[in-house]
Amino acid sequence: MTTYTEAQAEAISCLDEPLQIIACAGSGKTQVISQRIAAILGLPGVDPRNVVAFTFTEKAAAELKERVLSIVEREHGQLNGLAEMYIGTMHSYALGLLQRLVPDTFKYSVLTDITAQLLVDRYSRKSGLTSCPTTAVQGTLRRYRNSKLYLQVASVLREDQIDYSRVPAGVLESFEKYAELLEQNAAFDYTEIIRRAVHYLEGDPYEDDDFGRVHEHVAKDIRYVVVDEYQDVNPLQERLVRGLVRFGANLCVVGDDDQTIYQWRGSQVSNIVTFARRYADVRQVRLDDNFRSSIGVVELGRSVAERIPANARLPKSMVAAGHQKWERGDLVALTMDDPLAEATWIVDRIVELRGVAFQDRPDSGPRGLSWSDCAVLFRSVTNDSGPLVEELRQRGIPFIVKGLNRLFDSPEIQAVVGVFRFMVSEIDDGALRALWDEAQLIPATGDWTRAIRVLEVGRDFAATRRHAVYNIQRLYLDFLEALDVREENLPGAPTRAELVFYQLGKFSQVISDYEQIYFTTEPAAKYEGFAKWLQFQAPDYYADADADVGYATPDAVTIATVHQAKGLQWPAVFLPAMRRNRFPARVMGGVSLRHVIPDDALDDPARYRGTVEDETRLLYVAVTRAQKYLYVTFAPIQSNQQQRNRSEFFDHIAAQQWVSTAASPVAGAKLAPHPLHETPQVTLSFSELKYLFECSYQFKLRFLYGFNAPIHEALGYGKGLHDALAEVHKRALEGDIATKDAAGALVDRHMHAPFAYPALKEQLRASGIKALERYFDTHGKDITKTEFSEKQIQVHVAPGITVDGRIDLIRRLDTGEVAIVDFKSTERAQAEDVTRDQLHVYAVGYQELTGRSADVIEVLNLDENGKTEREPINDPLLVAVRDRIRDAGEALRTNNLPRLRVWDKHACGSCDLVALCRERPTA
DNA sequence: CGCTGGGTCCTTTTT
DNA sequence: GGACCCAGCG
Repeated sequence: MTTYTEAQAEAISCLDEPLQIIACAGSGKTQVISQRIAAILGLPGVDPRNVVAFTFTEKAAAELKERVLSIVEREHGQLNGLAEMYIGTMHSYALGLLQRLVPDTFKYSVLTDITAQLLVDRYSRKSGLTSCPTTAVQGTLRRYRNSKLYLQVASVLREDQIDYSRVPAGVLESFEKYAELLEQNAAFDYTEIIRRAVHYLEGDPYEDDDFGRVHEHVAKDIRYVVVDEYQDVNPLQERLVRGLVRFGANLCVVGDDDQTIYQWRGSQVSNIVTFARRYADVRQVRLDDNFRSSIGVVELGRSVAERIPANARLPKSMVAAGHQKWERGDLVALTMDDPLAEATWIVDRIVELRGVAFQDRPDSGPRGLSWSDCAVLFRSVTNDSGPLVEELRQRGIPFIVKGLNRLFDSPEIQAVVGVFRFMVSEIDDGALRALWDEAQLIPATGDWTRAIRVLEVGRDFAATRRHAVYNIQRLYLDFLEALDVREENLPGAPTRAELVFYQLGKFSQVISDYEQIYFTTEPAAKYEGFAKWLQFQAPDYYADADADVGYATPDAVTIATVHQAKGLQWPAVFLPAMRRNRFPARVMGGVSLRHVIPDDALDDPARYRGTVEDETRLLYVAVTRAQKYLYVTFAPIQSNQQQRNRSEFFDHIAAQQWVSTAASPVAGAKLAPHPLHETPQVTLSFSELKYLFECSYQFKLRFLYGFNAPIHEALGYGKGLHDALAEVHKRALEGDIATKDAAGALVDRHMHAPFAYPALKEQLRASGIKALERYFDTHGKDITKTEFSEKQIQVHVAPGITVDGRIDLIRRLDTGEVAIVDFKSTERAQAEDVTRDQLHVYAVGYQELTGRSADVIEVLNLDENGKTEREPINDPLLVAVRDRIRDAGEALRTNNLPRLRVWDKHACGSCDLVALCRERPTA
């Protein structure tokens, strides 16, 4: 049982006033939030669905959720309905809200940075890109060159507080076009997800049904809102929060203004600083106690934070409250001759630290430090980590670099890119072969001639083959198959094969991204464009392709940027490359936001450019990552005129009394190195679980390596039907019973098949209507018996293992029994027991949700000749399914994901990726 | 010591 | 495209 400080306890128990928790680094913030949420759940009359908690990343969400669940299990035992508590990002919350309550947006898909940029470039005129004026000499923005900037403009215009009268009319006209293009494609970019949700939250409930439905939900269901990392909220997100609490829900925001490090992405420090002035009767609780670090680190951190002007900060004073002892020599600031010497010194020190006794918690015994207890934090990993990486590699010390390896720099990906340069006759057979030899990708059994044949047939664009059938992804997989490229066939050690497959899988994602936008382009032009894009655009987008395969965390030195280190901690932290113009970083030149949106249209334009204050906050984050040892080093780069001098930050640190300016050997006893073993969180979505049950290797190919199936032209059909039925049942719950004649309108609203050619579109529409009419004919009378539609479920199987899913429909039968219904729109051959297991997971989820058990499971086939299968829920099977999920989660954690032992008619026969796995049986 | 002009160099990343 | 560095000038 955790004991809390007075301040922590105050924060936990303050449940009925607006609360601002100001949490210094290392103050046990997550634990406090978890405990507070658990306390809310324990209040009489509070349902889990009354709680909404926002985090900034999915990872942080998984962690918070896990902590809340384990506290709840410990303190309240079984609690029903936990699946309906929301803990996650604002984006997924907003999307969920729209897709639950606003039927018109059910069909919308989400564009990533990359696909949004592809869209803007493909429709460079229609998107407004090339007509967008800029004060830079070029006059307007340009295709490819400025599309990223254009997307930033489009985001800022929606996310920030804008004085529109000061934005040039041409810019606004361009933006209108962009918004229209998104609309036409039934797509949201990340900003639009939030903006649209805000639109409904702020709307007048009497204006239309959708506003009314959102209004009612918020007023009735939402009673507690928690916002973590509040310092990183941008003005639009702040409106989302406002919208959620406008009917009196309790708001609690948690954050540390000193750790605002994403200003250039729109977060606004003033938001957290003025919170208490903007909301009435705010209680502020300061968590000043730092339990993480020694007094030396804490005091150093404090001195850094105090460099930030007081009017831009919330008053606070971090104090050391933990058990870590400070000893002279723990904190060191050193100057080296050059980056090479710096790297050598760091690696020497890492080696020296290995085995040094360290105590993680006041009540735990000492252990010997290991590689993974050391982190080297750079302002710019890409530019500065080279010498260190080289040194570590030479000395055989394991390390993980985040963000250094650019996917397209690897010889493997260059070989794959070569395939597409060959497709457009940029290189010949011999040159391609050389690339593949160079990358060592050709298996001993590989038949090069056969593989080339596949490409030659594929690039005969004049052949009257419908290009949609023979698409890029298909070609890629066919080529790999023809060449016999499989994990066990690749030259080299199995670990190398795993890494290569990870890269090949990433490339599959690259294809998917491109084809999602260019699917319907004529083949010749499509391949031409793809080859160009691969060479000129894509390399900049797909930066990170490092060895992050799977969930297992290796014992390795972490090399990361300060940004990536936020929220993490290590016993020993190195802060090298403390050079002027690097850290604090120099402001960048080039055509940027201010050439499109004038400064006076923005509240705080400087934040997009970067200020010394922002960099100081970054330094604060960096320093406070260390628990005990902190080594800050400077080494000039003689060859670079701008990077020869010490950073003012270095001088600040070196001048502090806790910091030594000469290194002494690490004191203390040596033990055997013993890395901290972290249990990785595993959250499986329902569809992931389905694949995991069916074949764990298929799961690995899809979700760990990233291989995607070729896009099917009819994609969207099943989802459209599904969404149409969801609307029918949701309306039924409101007492509005739809009938057969609504089928056409329903299909028109929900069916979005962006990859279908016109005739197929028509055909899909027609068969969609038929399917709905059939549904009304056979099940129309049951529509009134709807209990729930699209019910969120969650199964917490074991610590760290959770399954999330959604049940299509729950209804009462004539017999009074409760049926869980799953709609199927295609008769995808599926092994019988997988379906049954899958449905039993729903049954388990239903049980956790309601505390009751359902009676039967129904699979309702929407296709022609489709029949309903019904089976009673089998209690022993429920137990068995839980065990299976737990085993599956364990298998994931240990990366034990083998293929099926023998060819399975159903699983392998229907697997899109079987070519990467095994030989097809000869008929 | 202050100014000028030519040469040099160019970050961070979640949803 | 523009901030910074530095040599050279008055």
